[in-house]
Amino acid sequence: MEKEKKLVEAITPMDEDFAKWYTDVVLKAELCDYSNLKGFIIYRPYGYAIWENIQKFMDARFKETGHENVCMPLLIPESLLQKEKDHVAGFAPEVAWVTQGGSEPLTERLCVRPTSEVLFCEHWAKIVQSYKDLPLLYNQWNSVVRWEKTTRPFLRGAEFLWQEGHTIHATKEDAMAETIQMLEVYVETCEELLAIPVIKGRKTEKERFAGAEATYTIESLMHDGKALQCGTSHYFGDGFARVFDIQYADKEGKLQYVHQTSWGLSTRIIGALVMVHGDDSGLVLPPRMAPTQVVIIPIATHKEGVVEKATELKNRLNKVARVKLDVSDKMPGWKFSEYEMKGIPLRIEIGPKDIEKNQVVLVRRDNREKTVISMDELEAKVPEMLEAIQKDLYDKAQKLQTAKTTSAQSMEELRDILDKQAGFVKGMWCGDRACEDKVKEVAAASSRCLPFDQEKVGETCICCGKPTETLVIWGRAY
RNA sequence: CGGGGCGUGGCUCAGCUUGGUAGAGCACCUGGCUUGGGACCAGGGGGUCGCAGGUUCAAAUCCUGCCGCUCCGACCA
Repeated sequence: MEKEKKLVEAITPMDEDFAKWYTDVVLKAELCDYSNLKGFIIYRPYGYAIWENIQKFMDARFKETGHENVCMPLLIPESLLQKEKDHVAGFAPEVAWVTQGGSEPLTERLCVRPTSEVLFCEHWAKIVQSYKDLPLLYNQWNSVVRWEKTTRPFLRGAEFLWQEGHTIHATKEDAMAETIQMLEVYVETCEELLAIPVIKGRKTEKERFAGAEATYTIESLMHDGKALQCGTSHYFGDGFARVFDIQYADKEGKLQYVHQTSWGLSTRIIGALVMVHGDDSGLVLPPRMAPTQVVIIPIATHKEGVVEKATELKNRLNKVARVKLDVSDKMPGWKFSEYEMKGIPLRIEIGPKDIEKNQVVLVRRDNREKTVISMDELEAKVPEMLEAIQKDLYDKAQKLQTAKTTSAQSMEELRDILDKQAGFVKGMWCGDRACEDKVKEVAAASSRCLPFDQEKVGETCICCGKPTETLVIWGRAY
Protein backbone atom coordinates (compact mmCIF):
# COMPACT_ATOMS: atom_id res chain seq x y z
CA MET A 1 0.00 0.00 0.00
CA GLU A 2 2.71 2.43 0.95
CA LYS A 3 4.60 2.13 -2.24
CA GLU A 4 1.67 3.54 -4.17
CA LYS A 5 3.61 6.73 -4.48
CA LYS A 6 3.85 8.84 -7.56
CA LEU A 7 3.49 5.83 -9.81
CA VAL A 8 -0.12 5.58 -8.86
CA GLU A 9 -2.77 8.01 -9.81
CA ALA A 10 -4.09 8.05 -6.32
CA ILE A 11 -7.61 8.87 -5.31
CA THR A 12 -7.83 11.69 -2.79
CA PRO A 13 -8.70 10.13 0.59
CA MET A 14 -12.29 10.68 1.66
CA ASP A 15 -11.39 12.22 5.01
CA GLU A 16 -9.08 14.70 3.39
CA ASP A 17 -11.55 16.10 0.87
CA PHE A 18 -14.81 14.29 0.27
CA ALA A 19 -15.81 16.33 -2.78
CA LYS A 20 -12.45 15.73 -4.42
CA TRP A 21 -12.65 12.05 -3.54
CA TYR A 22 -16.02 11.85 -5.28
CA THR A 23 -14.79 13.52 -8.44
CA ASP A 24 -11.68 11.34 -8.51
CA VAL A 25 -13.76 8.19 -8.19
CA VAL A 26 -16.31 8.94 -10.90
CA LEU A 27 -13.55 9.93 -13.32
CA LYS A 28 -11.02 7.23 -12.51
CA ALA A 29 -13.58 4.44 -12.38
CA GLU A 30 -14.49 5.68 -15.86
CA LEU A 31 -18.15 6.23 -15.09
CA CYS A 32 -18.19 9.52 -16.94
CA ASP A 33 -16.11 12.27 -18.41
CA TYR A 34 -16.62 15.98 -18.77
CA SER A 35 -17.77 17.25 -22.12
CA ASN A 36 -16.85 20.71 -23.36
CA LEU A 37 -20.21 22.09 -22.28
CA LYS A 38 -20.65 22.89 -18.63
CA GLY A 39 -22.99 20.58 -16.83
CA PHE A 40 -23.22 18.08 -19.65
CA ILE A 41 -21.34 14.88 -18.97
CA ILE A 42 -20.41 11.96 -21.14
CA TYR A 43 -21.70 8.69 -19.76
CA ARG A 44 -18.84 6.31 -20.47
CA PRO A 45 -19.53 2.63 -21.13
CA TYR A 46 -19.02 1.56 -17.53
CA GLY A 47 -21.21 4.32 -16.14
CA TYR A 48 -23.86 3.71 -18.74
CA ALA A 49 -23.80 -0.03 -18.04
CA ILE A 50 -24.66 0.78 -14.43
CA TRP A 51 -27.55 2.93 -15.58
CA GLU A 52 -28.71 0.17 -17.92
CA ASN A 53 -28.83 -2.29 -15.03
CA ILE A 54 -30.87 0.14 -12.97
CA GLN A 55 -33.16 0.72 -15.95
CA LYS A 56 -33.60 -2.98 -16.49
CA PHE A 57 -34.62 -3.55 -12.89
CA MET A 58 -37.05 -0.65 -12.76
CA ASP A 59 -38.50 -1.10 -16.21
CA ALA A 60 -39.46 -4.68 -15.33
CA ARG A 61 -41.32 -3.41 -12.28
CA PHE A 62 -43.02 -0.66 -14.22
CA LYS A 63 -44.30 -3.24 -16.69
CA GLU A 64 -45.38 -5.60 -13.91
CA THR A 65 -47.48 -2.81 -12.44
CA GLY A 66 -49.14 -2.14 -15.77
CA HIS A 67 -47.19 0.79 -17.15
CA GLU A 68 -46.36 1.39 -20.79
CA ASN A 69 -43.35 3.24 -22.15
CA VAL A 70 -43.91 6.22 -24.41
CA CYS A 71 -41.80 9.02 -25.83
CA MET A 72 -42.74 12.67 -25.74
CA PRO A 73 -41.11 15.52 -27.70
CA LEU A 74 -37.92 17.17 -26.54
CA LEU A 75 -39.22 20.70 -27.03
CA ILE A 76 -42.21 22.42 -25.48
CA PRO A 77 -43.78 25.60 -26.89
CA GLU A 78 -43.61 28.41 -24.36
CA SER A 79 -47.37 28.93 -24.38
CA LEU A 80 -47.93 25.32 -23.40
CA LEU A 81 -45.42 25.41 -20.60
CA GLN A 82 -47.03 28.50 -19.17
CA LYS A 83 -50.49 27.09 -18.78
CA GLU A 84 -49.99 25.91 -15.21
CA LYS A 85 -48.63 28.85 -13.27
CA ASP A 86 -47.16 27.15 -10.18
CA HIS A 87 -45.46 24.65 -12.40
CA VAL A 88 -43.88 27.20 -14.70
CA ALA A 89 -42.87 29.40 -11.79
CA GLY A 90 -40.99 26.46 -10.32
CA PHE A 91 -39.08 25.67 -13.47
CA ALA A 92 -38.74 28.99 -15.30
CA PRO A 93 -35.39 29.96 -13.76
CA GLU A 94 -33.70 26.83 -15.07
CA VAL A 95 -35.22 26.39 -18.50
CA ALA A 96 -33.12 26.36 -21.68
CA TRP A 97 -34.74 28.01 -24.70
CA VAL A 98 -34.55 27.38 -28.41
CA THR A 99 -35.16 30.61 -30.29
CA GLN A 100 -34.07 29.86 -33.80
CA GLY A 101 -34.81 27.18 -36.39
CA GLY A 102 -32.12 26.99 -39.03
CA SER A 103 -31.43 30.60 -39.88
CA GLU A 104 -34.93 31.88 -39.07
CA PRO A 105 -35.90 33.23 -35.65
CA LEU A 106 -38.92 31.33 -34.27
CA THR A 107 -42.21 33.10 -33.71
CA GLU A 108 -42.52 31.32 -30.36
CA ARG A 109 -39.72 30.25 -28.07
CA LEU A 110 -39.36 26.53 -27.44
CA CYS A 111 -38.37 25.21 -24.07
CA VAL A 112 -36.08 22.21 -23.81
CA ARG A 113 -38.09 19.95 -21.52
CA PRO A 114 -37.13 20.20 -17.85
CA THR A 115 -39.86 17.58 -17.20
CA SER A 116 -42.82 16.57 -19.32
CA GLU A 117 -46.00 17.08 -17.29
CA VAL A 118 -47.53 19.58 -19.67
CA LEU A 119 -46.85 17.43 -22.71
CA PHE A 120 -48.69 14.52 -21.16
CA CYS A 121 -51.55 16.76 -20.10
CA GLU A 122 -52.00 18.25 -23.54
CA HIS A 123 -52.01 14.78 -25.06
CA TRP A 124 -54.41 13.31 -22.54
CA ALA A 125 -56.87 16.12 -22.93
CA LYS A 126 -57.23 14.98 -26.52
CA ILE A 127 -57.49 11.24 -26.04
CA VAL A 128 -59.46 10.77 -22.83
CA GLN A 129 -63.26 10.50 -23.22
CA SER A 130 -64.65 7.96 -20.83
CA TYR A 131 -63.94 6.31 -17.50
CA LYS A 132 -63.27 3.26 -19.65
CA ASP A 133 -60.12 4.98 -20.92
CA LEU A 134 -58.69 5.17 -17.42
CA PRO A 135 -56.26 4.73 -15.90
CA LEU A 136 -53.47 5.64 -18.31
CA LEU A 137 -50.16 4.47 -16.92
CA TYR A 138 -47.24 5.89 -18.87
CA ASN A 139 -43.53 6.10 -18.40
CA GLN A 140 -40.67 7.44 -20.44
CA TRP A 141 -36.91 7.01 -20.33
CA ASN A 142 -35.25 10.16 -21.53
CA SER A 143 -33.07 13.06 -20.57
CA VAL A 144 -34.15 16.49 -19.41
CA VAL A 145 -32.38 19.82 -19.25
CA ARG A 146 -32.32 22.20 -16.31
CA TRP A 147 -29.88 25.08 -16.54
CA GLU A 148 -28.12 24.57 -13.24
CA LYS A 149 -25.53 26.99 -12.02
CA THR A 150 -23.41 24.66 -9.99
CA THR A 151 -22.95 21.28 -11.58
CA ARG A 152 -21.35 18.04 -10.47
CA PRO A 153 -21.15 14.72 -12.30
CA PHE A 154 -24.34 12.71 -11.68
CA LEU A 155 -25.34 14.77 -8.65
CA ARG A 156 -26.37 17.87 -10.53
CA GLY A 157 -26.08 18.21 -14.26
CA ALA A 158 -27.60 20.62 -16.73
CA GLU A 159 -28.77 17.49 -18.51
CA PHE A 160 -29.52 14.25 -16.76
CA LEU A 161 -30.95 10.87 -17.65
CA TRP A 162 -34.01 9.65 -15.82
CA GLN A 163 -37.38 8.07 -16.13
CA GLU A 164 -40.52 10.04 -15.65
CA GLY A 165 -43.74 8.21 -15.00
CA HIS A 166 -47.02 9.98 -15.64
CA THR A 167 -50.44 8.57 -14.88
CA ILE A 168 -54.05 9.65 -14.75
CA HIS A 169 -56.83 8.00 -12.80
CA ALA A 170 -60.57 8.29 -12.34
CA THR A 171 -60.41 8.84 -8.63
CA LYS A 172 -58.32 10.53 -6.06
CA GLU A 173 -57.90 7.23 -4.22
CA ASP A 174 -56.54 5.45 -7.30
CA ALA A 175 -54.09 8.26 -7.99
CA MET A 176 -52.92 8.31 -4.40
CA ALA A 177 -52.46 4.54 -4.41
CA GLU A 178 -50.39 4.85 -7.59
CA THR A 179 -48.21 7.57 -6.04
CA ILE A 180 -47.39 5.36 -3.09
CA GLN A 181 -47.02 2.21 -5.16
CA MET A 182 -44.35 3.81 -7.33
CA LEU A 183 -42.56 5.21 -4.31
CA GLU A 184 -42.37 1.61 -3.14
CA VAL A 185 -40.82 0.59 -6.46
CA TYR A 186 -38.12 3.18 -5.79
CA VAL A 187 -37.63 1.82 -2.29
CA GLU A 188 -37.19 -1.63 -3.75
CA THR A 189 -34.73 -0.34 -6.37
CA CYS A 190 -32.62 1.37 -3.75
CA GLU A 191 -32.72 -1.29 -1.10
CA GLU A 192 -32.85 -4.53 -3.07
CA LEU A 193 -30.77 -3.64 -6.09
CA LEU A 194 -28.47 -0.86 -4.93
CA ALA A 195 -28.16 -1.81 -1.25
CA ILE A 196 -28.98 1.75 -0.24
CA PRO A 197 -31.23 2.02 2.82
CA VAL A 198 -33.77 4.83 2.52
CA ILE A 199 -36.26 6.74 4.61
CA LYS A 200 -39.70 7.16 3.13
CA GLY A 201 -41.71 10.25 3.74
CA ARG A 202 -43.63 13.24 2.49
CA LYS A 203 -42.06 16.55 1.52
CA THR A 204 -43.10 19.74 3.21
CA GLU A 205 -44.94 22.35 1.19
CA LYS A 206 -41.70 24.27 0.76
CA GLU A 207 -39.86 21.30 -0.70
CA ARG A 208 -42.57 19.80 -2.83
CA PHE A 209 -42.67 19.66 -6.63
CA ALA A 210 -43.96 22.72 -8.46
CA GLY A 211 -47.64 22.19 -9.14
CA ALA A 212 -48.06 19.07 -6.98
CA GLU A 213 -50.50 18.62 -4.12
CA ALA A 214 -48.16 16.21 -2.39
CA THR A 215 -44.64 15.01 -3.01
CA TYR A 216 -43.30 11.80 -1.53
CA THR A 217 -39.63 11.06 -1.32
CA ILE A 218 -37.03 8.53 -0.38
CA GLU A 219 -33.99 9.96 1.31
CA SER A 220 -30.64 8.30 1.86
CA LEU A 221 -27.53 9.27 3.74
CA MET A 222 -24.14 9.58 2.08
CA HIS A 223 -20.83 8.65 3.64
CA ASP A 224 -20.12 12.26 4.57
CA GLY A 225 -23.44 12.51 6.38
CA LYS A 226 -25.19 14.59 3.77
CA ALA A 227 -28.64 13.57 2.64
CA LEU A 228 -29.57 12.76 -0.92
CA GLN A 229 -33.05 12.57 -2.36
CA CYS A 230 -33.09 9.35 -4.35
CA GLY A 231 -36.47 9.50 -5.99
CA THR A 232 -39.76 11.37 -5.77
CA SER A 233 -43.38 10.54 -6.47
CA HIS A 234 -45.98 13.26 -6.83
CA TYR A 235 -49.72 13.41 -6.39
CA PHE A 236 -51.30 16.21 -8.40
CA GLY A 237 -54.95 15.87 -7.56
CA ASP A 238 -56.91 17.40 -10.43
CA GLY A 239 -54.92 20.64 -10.57
CA PHE A 240 -53.40 20.08 -14.00
CA ALA A 241 -56.57 18.39 -15.23
CA ARG A 242 -58.53 21.59 -14.60
CA VAL A 243 -55.95 23.75 -16.35
CA PHE A 244 -55.62 21.41 -19.33
CA ASP A 245 -59.24 20.30 -19.30
CA ILE A 246 -58.65 16.58 -19.00
CA GLN A 247 -62.13 15.24 -18.40
CA TYR A 248 -63.90 11.93 -18.74
CA ALA A 249 -67.51 10.87 -18.63
CA ASP A 250 -68.25 8.71 -15.59
CA LYS A 251 -70.77 5.90 -15.45
CA GLU A 252 -73.60 8.38 -15.02
CA GLY A 253 -72.38 10.32 -18.03
CA LYS A 254 -71.23 13.23 -15.89
CA LEU A 255 -67.95 14.95 -16.78
CA GLN A 256 -65.20 14.54 -14.19
CA TYR A 257 -61.62 15.69 -13.96
CA VAL A 258 -58.90 13.05 -13.85
CA HIS A 259 -56.50 12.67 -10.94
CA GLN A 260 -52.86 12.63 -11.82
CA THR A 261 -49.44 11.46 -10.64
CA SER A 262 -45.85 11.66 -11.77
CA TRP A 263 -42.68 10.09 -10.42
CA GLY A 264 -39.03 10.19 -11.34
CA LEU A 265 -35.68 8.70 -10.53
CA SER A 266 -32.53 9.97 -12.21
CA THR A 267 -28.89 9.13 -12.84
CA ARG A 268 -28.29 11.04 -9.65
CA ILE A 269 -28.75 7.68 -8.01
CA ILE A 270 -25.36 6.74 -9.45
CA GLY A 271 -23.88 9.52 -7.35
CA ALA A 272 -25.59 7.99 -4.33
CA LEU A 273 -24.19 4.59 -5.21
CA VAL A 274 -20.69 6.05 -5.27
CA MET A 275 -21.08 7.99 -2.04
CA VAL A 276 -22.82 5.29 -0.03
CA HIS A 277 -20.57 2.34 -0.78
CA GLY A 278 -17.30 3.77 -2.11
CA ASP A 279 -14.04 3.86 -0.16
CA ASP A 280 -10.53 5.25 -0.51
CA SER A 281 -9.68 2.66 -3.15
CA GLY A 282 -12.58 3.74 -5.32
CA LEU A 283 -15.98 2.45 -6.22
CA VAL A 284 -17.67 -0.46 -4.46
CA LEU A 285 -20.58 -1.92 -6.39
CA PRO A 286 -23.34 -4.11 -4.99
CA PRO A 287 -23.14 -7.46 -6.84
CA ARG A 288 -26.76 -7.48 -8.02
CA MET A 289 -26.24 -4.41 -10.16
CA ALA A 290 -22.52 -4.60 -10.95
CA PRO A 291 -21.97 -4.85 -14.73
CA THR A 292 -19.11 -7.20 -13.97
CA GLN A 293 -19.49 -9.23 -10.80
CA VAL A 294 -16.31 -11.25 -10.88
CA VAL A 295 -12.93 -10.51 -12.39
CA ILE A 296 -10.43 -13.28 -12.91
CA ILE A 297 -6.77 -12.28 -12.66
CA PRO A 298 -4.35 -14.91 -13.88
CA ILE A 299 -0.93 -14.79 -12.22
CA ALA A 300 2.18 -15.47 -14.32
CA THR A 301 0.39 -15.71 -17.65
CA HIS A 302 3.58 -16.81 -19.39
CA LYS A 303 3.68 -20.05 -17.40
CA GLU A 304 2.19 -23.00 -19.10
CA GLY A 305 -1.47 -23.75 -18.47
CA VAL A 306 -2.35 -20.59 -16.52
CA VAL A 307 -4.30 -18.78 -19.22
CA GLU A 308 -5.98 -22.02 -20.24
CA LYS A 309 -7.09 -22.73 -16.69
CA ALA A 310 -8.29 -19.17 -16.18
CA THR A 311 -10.31 -19.36 -19.38
CA GLU A 312 -11.83 -22.61 -18.24
CA LEU A 313 -12.88 -20.99 -14.97
CA LYS A 314 -14.41 -18.08 -16.83
CA ASN A 315 -16.44 -20.40 -19.02
CA ARG A 316 -17.71 -22.28 -16.01
CA LEU A 317 -18.55 -19.13 -14.07
CA ASN A 318 -20.31 -17.53 -17.03
CA LYS A 319 -23.26 -19.70 -16.19
CA VAL A 320 -23.69 -18.28 -12.69
CA ALA A 321 -22.31 -14.74 -12.81
CA ARG A 322 -21.17 -11.85 -14.99
CA VAL A 323 -17.46 -12.55 -15.34
CA LYS A 324 -14.49 -10.82 -16.89
CA LEU A 325 -11.09 -12.40 -17.47
CA ASP A 326 -8.10 -10.07 -17.80
CA VAL A 327 -5.25 -11.67 -19.69
CA SER A 328 -3.54 -8.41 -20.59
CA ASP A 329 0.16 -8.19 -19.81
CA LYS A 330 -0.29 -5.64 -17.02
CA MET A 331 1.22 -6.58 -13.68
CA PRO A 332 -1.14 -8.41 -11.33
CA GLY A 333 -0.85 -5.65 -8.74
CA TRP A 334 -1.88 -3.11 -11.32
CA LYS A 335 -4.95 -5.15 -12.16
CA PHE A 336 -5.89 -5.52 -8.49
CA SER A 337 -5.92 -1.77 -8.04
CA GLU A 338 -7.67 -1.15 -11.30
CA TYR A 339 -10.60 -3.43 -10.58
CA GLU A 340 -10.85 -2.23 -7.03
CA MET A 341 -11.15 1.28 -8.38
CA LYS A 342 -13.99 0.07 -10.56
CA GLY A 343 -15.70 -1.59 -7.64
CA ILE A 344 -15.94 -5.10 -9.03
CA PRO A 345 -17.36 -7.10 -6.10
CA LEU A 346 -15.24 -10.22 -6.32
CA ARG A 347 -11.78 -11.01 -7.62
CA ILE A 348 -10.44 -14.44 -8.39
CA GLU A 349 -6.70 -14.98 -8.46
CA ILE A 350 -5.43 -18.05 -10.23
CA GLY A 351 -1.72 -18.85 -10.55
CA PRO A 352 0.62 -21.81 -10.92
CA LYS A 353 0.51 -22.54 -7.17
CA ASP A 354 -3.28 -22.67 -7.21
CA ILE A 355 -3.42 -24.91 -10.23
CA GLU A 356 -1.05 -27.29 -8.49
CA LYS A 357 -3.38 -27.44 -5.48
CA ASN A 358 -6.61 -27.34 -7.51
CA GLN A 359 -7.70 -24.13 -5.76
CA VAL A 360 -8.42 -20.48 -6.40
CA VAL A 361 -8.16 -17.37 -4.25
CA LEU A 362 -11.29 -15.23 -3.85
CA VAL A 363 -10.95 -11.63 -2.67
CA ARG A 364 -13.96 -9.54 -1.69
CA ARG A 365 -13.91 -5.91 -2.77
CA ASP A 366 -15.88 -4.62 0.19
CA ASN A 367 -13.61 -5.92 2.97
CA ARG A 368 -10.63 -7.37 1.06
CA GLU A 369 -11.18 -10.69 2.79
CA LYS A 370 -9.32 -13.54 1.09
CA THR A 371 -10.76 -17.02 0.86
CA VAL A 372 -9.11 -20.03 -0.70
CA ILE A 373 -11.54 -22.54 -2.16
CA SER A 374 -11.28 -25.71 -4.16
CA MET A 375 -11.86 -25.21 -7.87
CA ASP A 376 -14.57 -27.81 -7.67
CA GLU A 377 -16.83 -25.65 -5.52
CA LEU A 378 -16.56 -22.57 -7.73
CA GLU A 379 -20.11 -22.55 -9.08
CA ALA A 380 -21.50 -23.00 -5.60
CA LYS A 381 -19.32 -20.56 -3.65
CA VAL A 382 -19.18 -17.60 -6.02
CA PRO A 383 -22.92 -16.79 -6.13
CA GLU A 384 -23.07 -17.40 -2.39
CA MET A 385 -20.32 -14.91 -1.75
CA LEU A 386 -21.85 -12.35 -4.12
CA GLU A 387 -25.09 -12.47 -2.17
CA ALA A 388 -23.19 -12.17 1.10
CA ILE A 389 -21.47 -9.03 -0.22
CA GLN A 390 -24.81 -7.59 -1.31
CA LYS A 391 -26.25 -8.13 2.14
CA ASP A 392 -23.17 -6.85 3.97
CA LEU A 393 -23.11 -3.66 1.92
CA TYR A 394 -26.71 -2.95 2.84
CA ASP A 395 -26.10 -3.71 6.50
CA LYS A 396 -23.03 -1.52 6.58
CA ALA A 397 -24.91 1.39 4.98
CA GLN A 398 -27.79 0.86 7.38
CA LYS A 399 -25.42 0.93 10.34
CA LEU A 400 -23.88 4.14 9.11
CA GLN A 401 -27.30 5.69 8.73
CA THR A 402 -28.31 4.63 12.21
CA ALA A 403 -25.07 5.92 13.66
CA LYS A 404 -25.52 9.28 11.96
CA THR A 405 -29.17 9.69 12.93
CA THR A 406 -29.79 11.75 16.03
CA SER A 407 -32.50 14.00 17.40
CA ALA A 408 -32.70 17.59 18.51
CA GLN A 409 -35.01 19.63 20.72
CA SER A 410 -34.10 23.04 19.36
CA MET A 411 -32.67 24.73 16.28
CA GLU A 412 -29.50 25.51 18.15
CA GLU A 413 -29.06 21.89 19.10
CA LEU A 414 -29.74 20.90 15.50
CA ARG A 415 -27.09 23.32 14.32
CA ASP A 416 -24.52 22.13 16.85
CA ILE A 417 -25.13 18.50 15.95
CA LEU A 418 -24.79 19.14 12.23
CA ASP A 419 -21.69 21.28 12.67
CA LYS A 420 -20.08 18.44 14.57
CA GLN A 421 -21.26 15.52 12.48
CA ALA A 422 -23.56 15.74 9.48
CA GLY A 423 -26.44 13.29 9.34
CA PHE A 424 -30.18 12.90 9.73
CA VAL A 425 -31.56 14.76 12.72
CA LYS A 426 -35.06 14.13 13.98
CA GLY A 427 -36.86 17.18 15.26
CA MET A 428 -40.46 18.15 15.87
CA TRP A 429 -42.05 20.81 13.67
CA CYS A 430 -45.29 22.78 14.00
CA GLY A 431 -46.01 22.78 10.27
CA ASP A 432 -45.38 26.47 9.77
CA ARG A 433 -43.38 27.50 6.71
CA ALA A 434 -41.83 30.37 8.65
CA CYS A 435 -40.31 27.92 11.12
CA GLU A 436 -38.89 25.81 8.32
CA ASP A 437 -37.30 28.90 6.80
CA LYS A 438 -35.91 29.89 10.16
CA VAL A 439 -34.33 26.48 10.67
CA LYS A 440 -32.67 26.82 7.29
CA GLU A 441 -31.30 30.17 8.32
CA VAL A 442 -30.13 29.20 11.79
CA ALA A 443 -28.99 25.62 11.32
CA ALA A 444 -28.32 25.56 7.55
CA ALA A 445 -30.52 22.48 7.37
CA SER A 446 -33.48 21.64 5.20
CA SER A 447 -36.40 19.40 5.97
CA ARG A 448 -35.75 16.14 4.19
CA CYS A 449 -39.17 14.69 4.83
CA LEU A 450 -42.01 13.99 7.20
CA PRO A 451 -41.23 10.31 7.62
CA PHE A 452 -44.01 7.76 7.29
CA ASP A 453 -42.69 6.23 10.49
CA GLN A 454 -43.64 9.05 12.79
CA GLU A 455 -42.40 9.10 16.36
CA LYS A 456 -42.24 11.57 19.19
CA VAL A 457 -38.78 12.84 19.99
CA GLY A 458 -40.14 15.92 21.71
CA GLU A 459 -43.31 17.81 22.55
CA THR A 460 -42.73 21.10 20.77
CA CYS A 461 -41.58 22.64 17.50
CA ILE A 462 -37.79 23.03 17.49
CA CYS A 463 -38.23 26.56 16.20
CA CYS A 464 -41.23 28.28 17.76
CA GLY A 465 -41.85 25.97 20.71
CA LYS A 466 -45.51 25.40 19.94
CA PRO A 467 -46.80 21.94 20.90
CA THR A 468 -46.85 19.56 17.94
CA GLU A 469 -47.11 15.90 17.00
CA THR A 470 -45.24 16.13 13.73
CA LEU A 471 -41.74 14.74 13.22
CA VAL A 472 -39.43 16.01 10.51
CA ILE A 473 -36.09 14.58 9.43
CA TRP A 474 -33.66 17.44 9.00
CA GLY A 475 -30.31 17.42 7.28
CA ARG A 476 -27.87 19.05 4.94
CA ALA A 477 -28.49 17.79 1.48
CA TYR A 478 -26.95 17.44 -1.94
C1' C B 1 -25.28 34.29 -9.72
C1' G B 2 -21.23 36.22 -6.01
C1' G B 3 -16.06 34.86 -3.84
C1' G B 4 -11.33 31.86 -4.28
C1' G B 5 -8.10 28.27 -7.06
C1' C B 6 -6.87 26.29 -11.81
C1' G B 7 -6.35 25.54 -17.50
C1' U B 8 0.96 23.56 -21.01
C1' G B 9 1.49 15.85 -25.12
C1' G B 10 -3.66 10.94 -22.85
C1' C B 11 -2.67 12.02 -17.11
C1' U B 12 0.00 14.85 -13.02
C1' C B 13 2.69 19.01 -13.35
C1' A B 14 7.51 22.32 -14.17
C1' G B 15 8.51 26.62 -17.23
C1' C B 16 5.48 32.50 -16.64
C1' U B 17 7.94 36.87 -11.72
C1' U B 18 12.59 38.96 -15.51
C1' G B 19 9.12 37.69 -23.31
C1' G B 20 14.00 34.79 -27.12
C1' U B 21 14.72 26.72 -29.88
C1' A B 22 8.29 23.78 -25.37
C1' G B 23 10.24 20.17 -20.82
C1' A B 24 9.88 15.98 -16.87
C1' G B 25 7.47 11.73 -14.71
C1' C B 26 3.62 8.45 -15.74
C1' A B 27 0.69 6.51 -19.87
C1' C B 28 1.14 4.87 -25.22
C1' C B 29 3.93 1.95 -29.48
C1' U B 30 8.19 -1.83 -30.69
C1' G B 31 11.54 -5.57 -28.77
C1' G B 32 13.41 -8.16 -24.58
C1' C B 33 12.72 -9.72 -19.74
C1' U B 34 9.15 -10.24 -15.76
C1' U B 35 4.33 -11.67 -13.12
C1' G B 36 0.73 -13.72 -5.74
C1' G B 37 -0.48 -5.60 -4.45
C1' G B 38 0.54 -0.45 -9.66
C1' A B 39 8.36 -4.22 -12.32
C1' C B 40 12.86 -3.40 -15.29
C1' C B 41 16.11 -2.37 -19.81
C1' A B 42 16.58 -0.42 -24.78
C1' G B 43 14.40 2.20 -28.78
C1' G B 44 10.16 5.27 -30.60
C1' G B 45 5.66 8.44 -31.55
C1' G B 46 2.85 12.38 -29.74
C1' G B 47 1.79 19.37 -27.76
C1' U B 48 -2.30 25.24 -32.67
C1' C B 49 0.70 25.95 -24.34
C1' G B 50 -8.26 26.46 -23.09
C1' C B 51 -10.33 30.09 -27.07
C1' A B 52 -10.34 35.08 -29.34
C1' G B 53 -8.21 39.68 -29.68
C1' G B 54 -4.17 43.17 -28.32
C1' U B 55 1.14 44.89 -27.11
C1' U B 56 6.02 43.45 -29.33
C1' C B 57 11.15 42.36 -34.04
C1' A B 58 9.50 38.13 -30.98
C1' A B 59 4.13 35.78 -26.42
C1' A B 60 3.10 29.48 -22.89
C1' U B 61 5.14 34.02 -20.48
C1' C B 62 2.57 40.82 -20.54
C1' C B 63 -2.79 43.15 -21.31
C1' U B 64 -8.31 42.59 -22.39
C1' G B 65 -12.54 39.59 -23.22
C1' C B 66 -14.69 34.84 -23.39
C1' C B 67 -15.06 29.42 -22.33
C1' G B 68 -14.38 25.37 -19.07
C1' C B 69 -13.12 22.71 -14.48
C1' U B 70 -13.05 22.97 -9.21
C1' C B 71 -14.06 24.54 -4.08
C1' C B 72 -17.15 27.82 -0.77
C1' G B 73 -21.99 30.40 -0.47
C1' A B 74 -27.44 31.56 -2.61
C1' C B 75 -31.12 28.14 -6.04
C1' C B 76 -32.49 23.25 -7.51
C1' A B 77 -33.44 16.10 -8.99
